[in-house]
Amino acid sequence: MVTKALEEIRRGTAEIIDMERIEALVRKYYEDGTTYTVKAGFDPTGADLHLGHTVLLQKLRVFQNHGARVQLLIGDFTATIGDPTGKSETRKVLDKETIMVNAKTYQDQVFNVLDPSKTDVVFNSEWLDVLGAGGLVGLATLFNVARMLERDDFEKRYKGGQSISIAEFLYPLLQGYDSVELKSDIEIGGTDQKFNLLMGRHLQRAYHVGKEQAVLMMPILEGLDGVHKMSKSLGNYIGIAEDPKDIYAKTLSVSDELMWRYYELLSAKSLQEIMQMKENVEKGILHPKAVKEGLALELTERFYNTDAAQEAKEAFDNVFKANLIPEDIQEVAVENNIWICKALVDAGIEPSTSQARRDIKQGAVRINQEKISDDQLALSSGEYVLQVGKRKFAKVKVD
RNA sequence: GGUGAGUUACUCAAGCGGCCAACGAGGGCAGACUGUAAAUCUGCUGACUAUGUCUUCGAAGGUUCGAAUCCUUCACUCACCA
Repeated sequence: MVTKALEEIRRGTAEIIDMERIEALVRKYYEDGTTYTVKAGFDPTGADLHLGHTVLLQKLRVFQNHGARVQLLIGDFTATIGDPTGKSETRKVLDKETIMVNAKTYQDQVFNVLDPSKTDVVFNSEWLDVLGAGGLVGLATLFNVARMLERDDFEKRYKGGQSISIAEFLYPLLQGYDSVELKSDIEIGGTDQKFNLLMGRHLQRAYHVGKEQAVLMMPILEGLDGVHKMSKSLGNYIGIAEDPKDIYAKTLSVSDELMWRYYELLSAKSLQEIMQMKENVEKGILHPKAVKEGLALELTERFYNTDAAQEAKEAFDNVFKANLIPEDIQEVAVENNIWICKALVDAGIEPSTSQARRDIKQGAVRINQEKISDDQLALSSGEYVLQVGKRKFAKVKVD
């Protein structure tokens, strides 16, 4: 049992520091039921969770299945600073109100994956608000600038002559201090968080907490573009609260290469199964498209249910395989004799009449499936289905 | 505090008095090819019923027939010195 648990814990991880400790904690749980704590911090900067977050959440869930209480830390205080990780420039500071709203939506979504009965939601403003200047200075004495500058992103910015605010220096310290307050046994995060995670260990030692947290890092999930990390600000994400159809369609649009990565980090399928599929695809027995459909179905199903996933698949196939028009497109009423470009803008599928003209010229616009080339066209009364490119549709009703 | 360099579209980055709605690259959108994949090729990429007009090159003023380009002030960024 313990061996199996550890195997599950190890799956897909990028790096584990102090695996012995994790092993001991799990073993103890299976011996006498003693639980332990796993901390994971979330910065409530963007309101919606996406698949990138679920990589961590799923790992937390695995821990919960093996005796862990999860300390879900909402970094409401630290969000006012902004995590400098991976940023090449000073981050914008959020106001408290937005942060609280975001934090609330986070919690609503998190329990799609986590077991609420084994989760403690904590806010770090609870102790950081009262830390005070004295406490902060005390904390700051425990680390020095040279080591802080060792951090990759700081170093780059420093050498590249870009600004680093003092507040950003404080960020890792404060995140580490959270681990002191929470007395976490284990903390998990993305590989980009390594520095911050290790800070937790460092500070737990400095404050004599009596233990040093083990650290487990998950790889960063690439976004839809396959290059940058999945993030809301880059717009290359699949949100878990998105419409089933969107989850399905977006998953299907990732490249074949990236698909394997998603399988490894997101699928519940065993690694052996995945390897088998990969082999079959290479041999030409299995079509990559079919494999990708499987992934899209699995993901859609996870956040909704089997029926919704099937429905999403059917809707997708109708539109793109059979070239049918989607059923649930929005309908807009417009005045008679409307200029086609204006109609496209009103229907919300073109941003401007200028853009509409260009697209018409390029043959990207269709009315009732028919390609048009006249950008001076006026619509007389009736109902039309307008289409721009492959995926933007609107129905307009002309009086 | 002093000295110097800089701030151009989504990002990077040219332009240094008219030929500038602004080179180039990336990104994005669209077309061809496909599996709405990737790769590749091509076109487009400020707005406006448009061979024209309007608004854009950190902000505000000024010089000029004419300014992204010159001058003044302000804001911000960076470097070196203190």
